[in-house]
Amino acid sequence: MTNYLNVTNGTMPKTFSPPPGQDWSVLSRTCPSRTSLARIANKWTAMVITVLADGPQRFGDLRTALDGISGKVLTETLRDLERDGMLIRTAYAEIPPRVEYELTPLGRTLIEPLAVLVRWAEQHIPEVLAARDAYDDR
Amino acid sequence: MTNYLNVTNGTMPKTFSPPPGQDWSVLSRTCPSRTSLARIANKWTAMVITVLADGPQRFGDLRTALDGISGKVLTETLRDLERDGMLIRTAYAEIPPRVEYELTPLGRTLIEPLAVLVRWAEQHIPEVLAARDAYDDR
DNA sequence: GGTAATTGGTCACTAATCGTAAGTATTGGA
DNA sequence: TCCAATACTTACGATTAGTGACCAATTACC
Repeated sequence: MTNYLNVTNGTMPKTFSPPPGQDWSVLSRTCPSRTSLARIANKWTAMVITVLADGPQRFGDLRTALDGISGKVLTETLRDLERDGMLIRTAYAEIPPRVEYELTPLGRTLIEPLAVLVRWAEQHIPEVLAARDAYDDR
Repeated sequence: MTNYLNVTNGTMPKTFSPPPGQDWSVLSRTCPSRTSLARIANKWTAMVITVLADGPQRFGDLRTALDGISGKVLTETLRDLERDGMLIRTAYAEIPPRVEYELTPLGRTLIEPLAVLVRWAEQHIPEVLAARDAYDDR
């Protein structure tokens, strides 16, 4: 198996460039990729991006589609994704306000990887539930 | 684009079986798959599973490999993954104690999906950092 | 004219989760 | 005797998630 993670690399320079001959690794505490991993490996991120895969959506649409998310958390999630270049926020100067969110090309590269996780969660419910019951019974 | 998420499905019965003719959806607040998604779409889960992809590892090995994780958080992450059937914990009755963690077949099905996320984070550092700088500058 | 509805938020607050630093148990070895 | 080693616990503080109230500005309705 390919060693994507450079498991043997324990140190990291203070400046933000990879060590010579090595790539960044999320396993290094100070690597910027760890922040990115934390952002994309996140349930709300996965849900937002998968919903936005169908095209631009308004704030209220997202809030309805994501059944149970609070306005505050949705706002924060969207702002973080916008900041990291994964979506664009477009506010129209209308009353009542209208704001649309749309994936960028960078954001679209996450659709399929995150859809895989979503499908995994949906398809392995019986196995996970069974394992959980077995664990709790002992 | 395939509608993996049954976006139109807003309701969910109290009993835990899918509505007739429909599959579970992580978008439904009460769907068990949402709990699973929260577990697997998680930075520590992604890192633990990707490290365990190389074979069984001891607690201390994982802690070293995951540079920066605390013992408590590693313990909790491992216990949750064990409970959901993704890894097996084997404790040897020795002094000092030795405990090994190994992926189950179910856990191994997550290696590749999570490795994709890890690679995404590592490969898109420049784009993300640039987007972040641009956002913060306006 | 007065009042409610609409939309995309913000604010203050509480609850839950994450993370840190220290401690525990056991035994072999200096 | 005291320390090292290992895999946790526990107590605590910090960060994050979630809730409910409120807001601005216009249109629709009575």
